[in-house]
Amino acid sequence: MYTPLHVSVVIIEDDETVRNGYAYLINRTAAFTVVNTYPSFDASRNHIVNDNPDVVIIDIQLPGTSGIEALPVLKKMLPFTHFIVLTIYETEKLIIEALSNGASGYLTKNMASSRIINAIKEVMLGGGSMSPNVAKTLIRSLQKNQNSPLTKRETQILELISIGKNRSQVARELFIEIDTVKTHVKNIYLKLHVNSKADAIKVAKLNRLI
Amino acid sequence: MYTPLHVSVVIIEDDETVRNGYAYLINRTAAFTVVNTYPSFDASRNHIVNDNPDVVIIDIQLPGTSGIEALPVLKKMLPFTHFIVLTIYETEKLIIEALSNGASGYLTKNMASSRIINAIKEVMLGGGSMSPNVAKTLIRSLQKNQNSPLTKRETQILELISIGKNRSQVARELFIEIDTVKTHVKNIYLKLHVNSKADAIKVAKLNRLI
DNA sequence: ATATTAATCACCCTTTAAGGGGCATTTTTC
DNA sequence: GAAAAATGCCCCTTAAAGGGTGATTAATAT
Repeated sequence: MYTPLHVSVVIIEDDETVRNGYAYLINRTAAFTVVNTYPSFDASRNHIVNDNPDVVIIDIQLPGTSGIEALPVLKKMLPFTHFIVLTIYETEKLIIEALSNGASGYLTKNMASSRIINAIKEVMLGGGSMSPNVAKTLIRSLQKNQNSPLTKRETQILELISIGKNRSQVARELFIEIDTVKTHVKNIYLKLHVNSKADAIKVAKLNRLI
Repeated sequence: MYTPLHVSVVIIEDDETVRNGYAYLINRTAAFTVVNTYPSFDASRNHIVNDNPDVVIIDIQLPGTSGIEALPVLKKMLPFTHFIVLTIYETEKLIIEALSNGASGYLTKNMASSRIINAIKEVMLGGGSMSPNVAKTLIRSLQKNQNSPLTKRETQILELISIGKNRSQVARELFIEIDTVKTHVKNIYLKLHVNSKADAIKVAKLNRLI
C-alpha cells in the first residue's frame, strides 16, 4: 500500500492520557506526524487552520462544543482534511450524525492501535473506515424487516408516499387508478393501526418496513 | 481475537478460478472449512440448507438469479448464517441493496486476501465488514451538501415534511405558527425552483440537502 | 379444488391540507 | 447599520386526504 509522505495529524481529545497515547502511537509510525493536539474543539478553533492537518482525529464527547457539532465547522475551515471520529459511543444516531456531518471514519476506542494507523492510511487514500461494530450498526440501519405485515405492493406504495408523492402521482407511476392507491393506503393504515400518512411513515420507519 | 472453532463456509461464485482461489485461501486458514462451492445461486438452491454454513461468500453477478436477488431468499433459508458479498461492483445502489437485503459485509475483489479472512472473523463475531471504497461510498451517501441554498430552519422544516408531517404537525413540533411554516415552505419552493412538496423532496434528496 | 390473500377498481361523503399572493415585525448575523 | 433569517397574519382557490361500502380478478397456498 502506497502512503504519501508526511501525513500531518491533529488530535482533539479531552482525556490527556488518551490524547498522549494516540500522539505517541501516531508519531511512532514512519511518515506520520502529530502537528498539534487539543483538549477541545473550542481550544483548537484559532489554531487548527494554521496547523493545516491532513487528518484530524476527534472525540465526540468534548467539553463545550461536541465533536458532532464541531465536524461541519471544521469541514468548512479545512475542506481538504479527512476526519476520523474516535469514541466510545456507537449508537446508530451518533454514527449517522457523525458520518453525515463530514467524518470519513468512525472508530471505537476498544480497537487495536494498529487499526487507528490503518484507518488514517485508508482515509488518506480516499477511502472510508469503520470498526466492525460501527459497520454492523450502519448496516442494520439499512436492513428491512423481513416479517413486514405489508404486502409488496403496499410497501411499494408507502415508499412512494414516504418520499412525498401524492396519491395521483403514485397512481401514475404504478399505472393503476387513484382509487386503487386509496384502497392500498386504507389497508396500510389498518395494518399499521394508524390513520394518517405521517403516522404510517413514522411506524413504518420505526419498524424498518420501508 | 477469539474465533469459534470450525467455521463452515459456502462460496457462490461463477468464475471457477476465483472460486477455487477463495476456497484454497479459506481452507488454508485454521478452523475455517469450505463445505461446498457453487457456480450460481440456482445451483445451490437444493443443497445449501443441508450444508448449513456459518458464512456464505457470494458474488453479485451470477448466471440466473443475481446475488442481490438471492440474498433475501438465502436469508430466509438460513436465518443464522452471515453473508458477505464479494464483487467487483461498488456502486452506491448495489451496495445499499446488498446490505439492506441482508449482507453483513461487502468486499471488493481487489482486496488483499487476508481481508477476506478478517471479514469472516468479524461477521462471525457479530460485526460488519466493508472495504474502504465501499465504506466511503456508503458514507458519502449519508453526507449532506455543505453548500445548501436552504437555511437551517428551512432544512429542518423540509426534513420534517419529507418524513410525512403536515404543516400543522411541523408547526407544533417547532413551537411556531402554521403560517410561519407556510412562509418557510414558500421560500423553500422559491429556492429549489419547484412548486410542490413532492418535487421539493425530490430535488432536495437528489442534491443531498436533506 | 378451493379457500385465502393480494391486487385491482368505483362510487358515496366531509374535512383538511396545500399552494399562491401580499405584507409586517423581530432577531441574528455579518 | 444593512442584510439575511425567522417569525407571523391576512386574502383566496383548488387539490388532497381520509372514512365508508362494495365488487372483481389474479395469484397462491393448503
